[in-house]
Amino acid sequence: MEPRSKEKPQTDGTVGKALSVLDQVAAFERPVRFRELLDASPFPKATLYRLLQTLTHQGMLSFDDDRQTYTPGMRLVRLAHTAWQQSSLAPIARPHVDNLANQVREAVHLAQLDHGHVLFVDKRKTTNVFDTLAQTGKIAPSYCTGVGKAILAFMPEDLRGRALSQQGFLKYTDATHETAESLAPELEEIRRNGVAFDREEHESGIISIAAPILCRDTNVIGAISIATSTSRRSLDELKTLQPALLAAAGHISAEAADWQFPSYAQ
Amino acid sequence: MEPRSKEKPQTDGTVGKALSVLDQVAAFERPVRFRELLDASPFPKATLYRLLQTLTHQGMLSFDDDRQTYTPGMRLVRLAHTAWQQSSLAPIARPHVDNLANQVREAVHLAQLDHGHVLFVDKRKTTNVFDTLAQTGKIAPSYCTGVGKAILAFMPEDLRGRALSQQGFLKYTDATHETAESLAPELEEIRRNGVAFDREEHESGIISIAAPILCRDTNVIGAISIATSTSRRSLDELKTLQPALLAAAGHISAEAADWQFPSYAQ
DNA sequence: TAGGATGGTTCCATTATGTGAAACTTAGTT
DNA sequence: AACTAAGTTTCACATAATGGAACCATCCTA
Repeated sequence: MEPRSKEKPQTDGTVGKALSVLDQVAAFERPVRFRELLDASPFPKATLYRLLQTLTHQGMLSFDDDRQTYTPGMRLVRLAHTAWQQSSLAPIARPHVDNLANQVREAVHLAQLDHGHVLFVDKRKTTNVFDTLAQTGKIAPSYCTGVGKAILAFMPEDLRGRALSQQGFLKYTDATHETAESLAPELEEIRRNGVAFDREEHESGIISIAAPILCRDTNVIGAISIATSTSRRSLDELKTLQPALLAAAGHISAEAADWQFPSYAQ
Repeated sequence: MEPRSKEKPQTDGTVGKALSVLDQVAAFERPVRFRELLDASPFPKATLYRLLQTLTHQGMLSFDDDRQTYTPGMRLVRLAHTAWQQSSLAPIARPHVDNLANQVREAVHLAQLDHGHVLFVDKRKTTNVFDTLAQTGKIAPSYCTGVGKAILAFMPEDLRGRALSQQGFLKYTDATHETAESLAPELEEIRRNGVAFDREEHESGIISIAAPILCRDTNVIGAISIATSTSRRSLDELKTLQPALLAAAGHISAEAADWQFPSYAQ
């Protein structure tokens, strides 16, 4: 589904391999058999087998003896809370996200950047009539999402260049940007306006308005967006929510002032 | 120590070491410097350094250049979330936990077993006047907690034996069981009654009533408890909440019917 | 500003660890 | 029984991890 399949050049060391296997298992989002993993794995049978053994032994994976399937293990679950609590904006932003969601009665997304992709770290769904692809813990491309563009626009030049070079520029919909060049003027505009719009660029029928979350007015550390479906609201209507969005972003920024400078992970 | 008849050599591979470093960083629950880690690490300087480099490079840790500190990385946040979503009872149980908490107006804990210990995977705090040690993502001994005993009681014989052998039987309070033998009759009683009580065995002043969450009436996959302080409620009062507790446990069980059989991780 | 801590980074010879083709062992079909 | 595919183990080999020591860069303090 996602263009995550590009490549895995990151083969540094055994640890790297093991982690890529971990990712692979997690990506299935369901119990997975050895063979399924093997078929999609760059590693030879024996190697994959040993890596799985190690990870299972370490509690990062758990193996179901009866069904012979692997799933993420309890040790990861244990790490989950600390990681979340410590390294995401979510705990800080939570009340403001809640607040905004109640105020505007639309879906609210909170995201951060991870290896050039957008990582949704929190989400509020206020209605059940539609749902977006954005799910907490999921990643999405940054060049065609509101939050992604908001972050890109406010990143320092050099990092933005690197992030852009990591984009796949797949054409999800008619509105999707296909090159970094076509995106550039829009990023410029976003910088001027302080907000980014997703005009059905990732999912047709889904639009959003997004604002960057800045740390001490200089570094983007994430973005927050209000997303809705075209059947509920128009882009112009979304624009009217801009003040509320910016207020929320501002509050989060203020509280995140002593947030550690983000490394934008690679 | 334990009678290590045919036990694993704690040090399995580079991956194991890397993961232990990951745990160590996470355990700090705050940005941590190299030196702090080194001081508490079994690894020599150069080795620890390299492991940290690898993990950082892999996105499992993130390094703050300015402050020279390590924190859990975005990749871990991402993985952790899928693990949580997929391998914990939390997402299934959430509405029922909410419900129970609102109903009884006391703290509600949801836990699973991990290497003989209790792992709290969710929690509701309804009051601020007291707080328990139980925190989401944290582990606690199983021999002296309500949820722990509820799980132990309903585990198959052999697994229970193994789990019990992993208990430290530290005497946290006057009421704490000190041996597997003194615990046995109580487990028997728990099996008869369907609920377990924590009579200030882990923390003095904290009591709880816990029920196992069974998968298709046979396998325990976790436990749910109502915890309170002795200053708020008596054990007898807690008993009156038993129906509500069992109802919640029942609902969760029903929804988890197709939950994969847990391996109780070792 | 020289002297000396201390935290952090790199080198590199040594060897432990991981590697993967192939052989082997189930478990499932026809 | 004969066949097939999944899963597991073996083992000679090569790579990748190891860690002591040297090195670098700050920040003190005299």
